[in-house]
Amino acid sequence: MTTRERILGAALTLFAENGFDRTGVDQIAGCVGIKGPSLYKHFKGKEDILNALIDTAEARYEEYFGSERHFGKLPGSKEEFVRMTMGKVSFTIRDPMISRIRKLLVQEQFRNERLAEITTRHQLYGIQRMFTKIIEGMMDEGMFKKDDPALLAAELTAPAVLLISRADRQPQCEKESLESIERHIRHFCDVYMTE
Amino acid sequence: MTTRERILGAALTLFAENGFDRTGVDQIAGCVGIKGPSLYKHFKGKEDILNALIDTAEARYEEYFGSERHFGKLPGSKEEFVRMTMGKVSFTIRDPMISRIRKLLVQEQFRNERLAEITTRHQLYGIQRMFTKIIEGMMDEGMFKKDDPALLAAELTAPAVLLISRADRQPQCEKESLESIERHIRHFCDVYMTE
DNA sequence: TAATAAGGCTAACATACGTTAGCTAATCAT
DNA sequence: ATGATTAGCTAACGTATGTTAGCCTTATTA
Repeated sequence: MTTRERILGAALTLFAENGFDRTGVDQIAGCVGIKGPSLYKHFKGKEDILNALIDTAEARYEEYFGSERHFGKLPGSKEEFVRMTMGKVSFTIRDPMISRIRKLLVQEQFRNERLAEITTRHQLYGIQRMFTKIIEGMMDEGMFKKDDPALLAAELTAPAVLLISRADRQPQCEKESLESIERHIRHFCDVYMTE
Repeated sequence: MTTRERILGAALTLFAENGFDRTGVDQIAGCVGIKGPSLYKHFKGKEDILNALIDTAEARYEEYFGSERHFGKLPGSKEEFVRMTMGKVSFTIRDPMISRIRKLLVQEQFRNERLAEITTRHQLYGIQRMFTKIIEGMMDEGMFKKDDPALLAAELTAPAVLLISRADRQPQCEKESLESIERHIRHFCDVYMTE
């Protein structure tokens, strides 16, 4: 791993945990095993590190939600749908990089327009668009009652997003949050799926 | 209005807009028409101002969600339910104090345990508990199909909360967000209300 | 082999910012 | 009236922090 990448990794971790403003340049450098001023061989400044992080977050986002091949094949039953959805949720909560990006964005969303926009895309449209496709597909196969797939996706994902945020800030409630999410998903299936 | 209160008002506005760390003590004082060091006649330090703000936020919360008299009388029809709900949403978005507290919390939620907990209470349980009561009441009167009122409340409020957050960080999208919320609420009614 | 570039270091700077000390004017209770 | 408290001010301090300058070593390349 190049030094630049290790800097980005350390910065992401620290920014997510303590916020951009309360993370010192020396602190980031320390995690990488170099001194503060050496960072400036790799970045123009602290803000530049943040921007680079956001760039990679954008790339991550595109890679994950841009193509459809990551959706896997459509679930064939109610139980399978629950399992798949919970799988995505657990992954999203636990993947270190994704969870750090989430924490970073939520704290810095008011810093500038770009961050605001990206936060919206991640928090609101990312998962939702993904599930719109999935539900649409399952609707075509008659597994969901006819309805607006985008609306259903929103109703499926919104409570999950809130509970994931909650787990981010109160990790001791992760289990409880996951249970709430599963309860919600099952209820969602009972209401909107056929048979 | 006492100076202390004016300080709190200015601090809330600035913290909400720029975050705690990027708000200077002199800046707060300037808004009140005094000099930075004079703040220390009223508060022990900058952090103390934040804590006092959180205290009043807590009081606000209790006052608003603690008693049930603020719910008003139960809506008598689908249309009335939509109107009431949208009314509460618009109020929540536009009331300056509430919207500032929301922005403050969302930015500082990782600062300490107390802020994390309060953020959860505001973002997750506040409105939800309120609507649990309302839906429960309407269920008793046969206006909602029999179901778990808390789950329904979560499904009603979660998308709204996300869209309100979105309007907070992208005020230029307020109208669009409100429309999405109304669409969601109407869909919710179609699914869960009787007739 | 010589020259150059990369990437690390130390020293130092600039400055912004939270906070304290100490003075003064005004208000208020005795 | 007078002593005390309140609440403002200026000056100054201390420190943390982002950044720059300049040096040195190592690796690459002509």
